[in-house]
Amino acid sequence: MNQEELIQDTFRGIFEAELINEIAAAARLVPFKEGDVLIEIGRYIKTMPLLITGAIKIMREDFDEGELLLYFIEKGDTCAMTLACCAGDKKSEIRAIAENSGLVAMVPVNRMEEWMGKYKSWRAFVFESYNNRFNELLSAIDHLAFMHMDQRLLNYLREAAKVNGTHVINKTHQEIAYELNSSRVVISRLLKALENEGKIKLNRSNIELSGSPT
DNA sequence: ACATTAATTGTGT
DNA sequence: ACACAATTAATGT
Repeated sequence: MNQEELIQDTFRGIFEAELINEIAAAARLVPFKEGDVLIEIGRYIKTMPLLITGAIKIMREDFDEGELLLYFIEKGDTCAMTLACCAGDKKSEIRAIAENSGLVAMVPVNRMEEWMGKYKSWRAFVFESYNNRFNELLSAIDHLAFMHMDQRLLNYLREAAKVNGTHVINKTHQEIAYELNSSRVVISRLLKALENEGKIKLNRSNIELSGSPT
């Protein structure tokens, strides 16, 4: 598929045709692979990413050492942080890391401002995107504040499975612990407990979710 | 094919 | 949290 078809495929039904053409004309497609850092904390943001394929995880860095996963973004989403940063010319407060390989369309911010005035569907998209992120943030906070680690872990596994479109998660206990800002031993024990409950199956370097898709 | 090392996971204190 | 054992994968000889 060429660039235009990809963009049309992703945003058909969200934007009017005219806007999609403008996006296709202005966007620069950037492929990424798992582990790539797309946005680093403290960096200024000059282009806005629209996700075409793949998934990206949004991480927050903790006070001293350690990270915390806030949420994933998927196809058709954008990073709400970018929107805020662009408007205020501020540094990024978050880090974006590719969860798996995929493709983003990078759009210059000045175009985005122009579209804000020009297209209703774009405004709606931006607002809805904000709303989604806000809700995900709220639920992330709920998890942190009210859930125990075993529930957070299960929740994390399901999210990870969802964005990867599979029930097999190729992560080590270490990596998972890092993203949940916990220690490896705790994760190992909880994973084993989950395995005993029959909710997951443990192999080396990958974890199988049992149960319903999505 | 074998030994060595590193990485990953399991367990006890 | 720490230490260490056990298992598996990776690499060199």
